[in-house]
Amino acid sequence: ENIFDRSRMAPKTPIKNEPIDLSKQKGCTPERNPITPVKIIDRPQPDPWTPTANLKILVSAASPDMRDREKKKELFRPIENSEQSDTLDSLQYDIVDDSTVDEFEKQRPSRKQKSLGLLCQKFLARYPNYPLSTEKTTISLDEVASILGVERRRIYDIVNVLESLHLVSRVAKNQYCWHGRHNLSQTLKMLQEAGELQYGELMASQHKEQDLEYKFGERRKETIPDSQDRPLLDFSEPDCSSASANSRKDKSLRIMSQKFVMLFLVSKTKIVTLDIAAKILIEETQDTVDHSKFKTKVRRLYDIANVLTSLGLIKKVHVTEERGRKPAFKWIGPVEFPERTDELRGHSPTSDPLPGTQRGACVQYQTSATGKQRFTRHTSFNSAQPCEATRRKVSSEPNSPHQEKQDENCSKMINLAAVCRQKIEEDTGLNSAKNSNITLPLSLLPVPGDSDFCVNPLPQAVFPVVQADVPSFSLPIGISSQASHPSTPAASKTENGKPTLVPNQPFLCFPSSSLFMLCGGLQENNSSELLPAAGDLGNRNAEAQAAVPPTVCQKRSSHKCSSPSAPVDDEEPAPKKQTLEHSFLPLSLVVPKEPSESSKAESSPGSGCSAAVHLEMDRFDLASPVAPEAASKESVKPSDCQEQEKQSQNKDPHEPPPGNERISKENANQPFQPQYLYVQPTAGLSSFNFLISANQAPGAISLAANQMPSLSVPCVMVPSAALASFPLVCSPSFTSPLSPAPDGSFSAAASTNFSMSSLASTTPVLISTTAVVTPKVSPAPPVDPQQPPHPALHLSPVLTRSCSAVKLDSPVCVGHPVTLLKLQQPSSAPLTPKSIRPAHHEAFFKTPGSLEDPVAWKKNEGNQTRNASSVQRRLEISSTSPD
DNA sequence: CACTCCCGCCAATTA
DNA sequence: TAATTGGCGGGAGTG
Repeated sequence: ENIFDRSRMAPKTPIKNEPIDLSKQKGCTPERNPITPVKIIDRPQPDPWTPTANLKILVSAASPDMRDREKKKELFRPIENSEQSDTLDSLQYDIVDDSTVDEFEKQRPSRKQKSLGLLCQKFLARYPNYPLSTEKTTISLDEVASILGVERRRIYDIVNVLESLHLVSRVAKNQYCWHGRHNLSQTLKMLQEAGELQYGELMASQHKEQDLEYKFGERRKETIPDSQDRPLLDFSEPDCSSASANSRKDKSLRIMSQKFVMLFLVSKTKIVTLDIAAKILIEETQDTVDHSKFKTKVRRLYDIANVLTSLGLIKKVHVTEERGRKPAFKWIGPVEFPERTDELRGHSPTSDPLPGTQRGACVQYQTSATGKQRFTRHTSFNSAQPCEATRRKVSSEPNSPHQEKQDENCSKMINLAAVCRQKIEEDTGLNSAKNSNITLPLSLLPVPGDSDFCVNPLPQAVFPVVQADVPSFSLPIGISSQASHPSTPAASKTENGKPTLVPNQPFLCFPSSSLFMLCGGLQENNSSELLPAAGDLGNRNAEAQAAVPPTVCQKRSSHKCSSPSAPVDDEEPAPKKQTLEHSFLPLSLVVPKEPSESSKAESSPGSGCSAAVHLEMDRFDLASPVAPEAASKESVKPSDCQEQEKQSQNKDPHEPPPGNERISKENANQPFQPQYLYVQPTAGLSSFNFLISANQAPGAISLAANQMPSLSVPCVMVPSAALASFPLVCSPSFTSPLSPAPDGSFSAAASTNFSMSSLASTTPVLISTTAVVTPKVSPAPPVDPQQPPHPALHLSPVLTRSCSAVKLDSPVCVGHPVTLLKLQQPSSAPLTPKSIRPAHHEAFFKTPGSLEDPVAWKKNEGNQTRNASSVQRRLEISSTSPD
């Protein structure tokens, strides 16, 4: 069609048509003869599908026009006719065409032919529904836009919706990665769970609601102001930082899309009318429900609906209510999500032996959580995808365990409405305004990203560490616990084994450099205590803050915590920078930004993964889960890792890993949890960064008791490059947080703790490089400016020194929910200097690339530092080379 | 006239 | 500063 237009247009009014692009030109030179093509095209466009070939041709043909078009636009327009010589040049062709075309011209494309739905079909036709995992398909926006003959803006509409379902993920600027529908059921499941939580509750409670519904409907607007909204989905984006996050409008289309899908999944009838959906989705605005707003929302819903229709997930129907017939859409996609889903939350089937704890915890969590909380999680959905790093994503929460059905039927919508209301009410309370961040998180989890990512599992792992039962992972646990809800389960599943696991994997590896992470862990058990708290965001914040001292909150908090209200702490500024970014993540890890280099290095070795990993991580933010999945998927390697993990996990595996994601979320939710510190490396210095979690300590405080598990380890590390010298630090548990304190002690303690106690208690550990440490220490605080450093952190200073002596093992990190890493200690002896061996372990952790050689790390080091920040969002793909 | 929703301006973000 | 993203709403096509 477009083509036609163009052709036609070109001559005459060039304008519209194509505007765009020119850019694409891919091949075309202006010169080429263009023209003719038109005809070819002419066919009616029957299917959208027709292959691109035609399109391309057209495009090419058009392209010249396009270019001209600008000129023409202006010029011609007036002239309109073309003939004029003026622009001959450009015209030439056109003219010619015109003649030819003229007739055609007439045909107009008809609005329908240009519909977003059709365009989306064309778009989808270009990619396989179930691409091989191995292949990654990257989508270039410019290219697609030109091929399809539309403006880029339209592509964004499509991609944003697809991204919300994880069919694609953003990899870098202008580049998206096609994942296909492999993860679709998982994503839907997540959305369903998230939807149930959010909406479900409400609904459940009120079932009835029809009444409400009606009311709702009637009033719709009025009532609702929704103040808030919870975010249904929200995604919090991670990155965004908390801070701004809200503001960013961005997400809206993505978020709205997720919410919209949630409504279908939650509703019994599977039919959602546009107006109800619009009302529900409006929330954001708090009140203000202007009519105009409503209108706008509806417009957007049509956009989304067109894409979903193209995906075959919904179809248009009309519901006639008393009042009349209203446009509505019916869900025709899958309703049940087998697989993994279940597990997610719940039980983990497989694996988790212990999970009980975790799980249990999780569950509880969930429960509680569900209720209200939403945490924001940052995870991203996207995360799932590996690729990206994008920011975007959100995650949702999952959870919901069962679903029951709620009721009835039809009314679901109604219910929804009711729910909404409730929520609103609630929200109001809850949220504060900002929340935005908060929102929910849906996380996605697992998505694996397919190939993109790579997680790395640790390969070798060693984790040895702890043997303790506590597994190192504990961390994750902690996390997990939090996470619990949804995530956990998921994790577990994954864990189970299989490869799947991978995805879940708890760990992440980072490449070197810069990363760090931390997690807070917390107890596994649910820490009920905590958790509860967590539940409320608000609480969280408060609590978190309180509990945690400053540290905690900081960055991470930002996301989460902050979201609620206080985000503040977070870093404000900092965040931006790299660290921040990471920070936000809740737990997970952070990735360095830049990995590029490092990553590369890493990647190579490791596998390509590393890079990917990073990315993933980023994206996920912590969501780790995702990453893991991704990894898994990808995975080949993963498997190994997985295994390893498993082993390691065994101990704790459960939770963490998979769950992690969720956990993370939870964490997020919960305020406490995560606290991390981040240490940045200085630039040059070190290579490491770390994060520490404050939480834990706090946790310890809080959690500690309960918690248990141990696992929790909070920390992670990463080495940066070089390994060599890294100091590490650990904090002992914190029971006394302080303890760590001083240097001297520090070391000792540290070491000791390290392994054990820390784990057990959850102490946070820190590791850093020396350099880092030192400096950082102080600095660290800076990171969070606001808060004072936490005790644990405090350590650092001390550590520093000591650290130096010591080396950590590897720097690995773990993420969040992740994973942890182990550190190893060389343990105990912290001090020992380098002698320790660092190497291997390190490698381990390292990540991919690193694995291989240390050297690389070193290299990276330098780089690493620098990179960091940027990363987040976009990654480039550099890394993974391997792939 | 109501329903759809294309189109593209332009602000927010990024690079 | 330039480019990329994406919110948003006017207003046109359809029935």
